[in-house]
Amino acid sequence: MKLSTKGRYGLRAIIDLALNSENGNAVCIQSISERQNISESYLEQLVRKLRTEGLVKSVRGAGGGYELARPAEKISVGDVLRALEGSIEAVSCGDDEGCCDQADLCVTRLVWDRVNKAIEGAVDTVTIAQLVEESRKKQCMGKVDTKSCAN
Amino acid sequence: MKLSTKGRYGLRAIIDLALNSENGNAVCIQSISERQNISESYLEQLVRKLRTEGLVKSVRGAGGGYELARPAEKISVGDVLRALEGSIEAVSCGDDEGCCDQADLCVTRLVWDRVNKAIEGAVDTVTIAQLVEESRKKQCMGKVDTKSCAN
DNA sequence: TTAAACTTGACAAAAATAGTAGGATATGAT
DNA sequence: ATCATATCCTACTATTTTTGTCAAGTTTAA
Repeated sequence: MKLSTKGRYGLRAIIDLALNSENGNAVCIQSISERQNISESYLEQLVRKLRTEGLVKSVRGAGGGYELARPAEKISVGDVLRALEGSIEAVSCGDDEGCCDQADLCVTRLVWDRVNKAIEGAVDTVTIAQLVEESRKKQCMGKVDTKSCAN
Repeated sequence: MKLSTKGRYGLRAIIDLALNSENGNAVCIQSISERQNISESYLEQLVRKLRTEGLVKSVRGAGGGYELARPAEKISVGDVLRALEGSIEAVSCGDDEGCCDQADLCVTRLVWDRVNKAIEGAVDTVTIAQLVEESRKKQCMGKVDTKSCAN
């Protein structure tokens, strides 16, 4: 059970975005790509998804780029991961398509619900703003070289 | 981020095993396979892993099968998932091989640690014994047909 | 001795992941 | 105007992981 690079890179990207667009300017893919050492093409794919999910907005044309669609305090890590991964559930016991007809008799479901809730609790209570602040304190992202970080 | 069938089937298998081996008799793969609707070959692979990880023990020869290596109260869901999935971490920020040289400067790590701890907390506090008891109450596994359940 | 059951290793189809490539479109600056 | 810069979009591909299957062997109770 591993979070894919979509979620891992995407979180780094949006933190980078928040850190570097404070004075109202849009941040372009290329600059994020260089700071975070993620290929432009792939990053584009991820940021585009963040846009269609309403987390960032784009400014087209020369001098354009991306900026947060709403204040960093209003964007949780869960929002970002769900936008990129589709769902962050470890096991989906969907009510659809006859899966789990015996739902009320299934004990493993008790476990999966528990796990899913634990994960959601963990990611929904951390905002991008908190991470940006933490990052400032540590002078990490966008300042120190993070090329060696795989996550 | 999805738990694979290894973990999902494996948990069902070990619960089935616990349910059906109470009177000291070993439970054979074939019977689990039939009750849980998982192919014998695949199940064999999973149960073998559970054995090498010390969660179940095998009884060879005719009339043999598998039984729990220790009381169901002493086996947590986390034990089972770790045995089968290797690691249940959503993101591994291993200290190995130069990954995360900037570990102390990396803010995303704060998130991943949080998520990993949440997951572990969820799976390590539920035992197979609890699920077996719950199952008895619901008369679910091993009694009611669970073929339709994908998890 | 024989059949039931475990043991092991090799193999393979299918799905998901992790990207690439290339062109179209929009827009600010010269 | 047109050019440079940037987003936007579709399609494609290589790699890895998942999800099994298969066949040949070993062990042991009856």
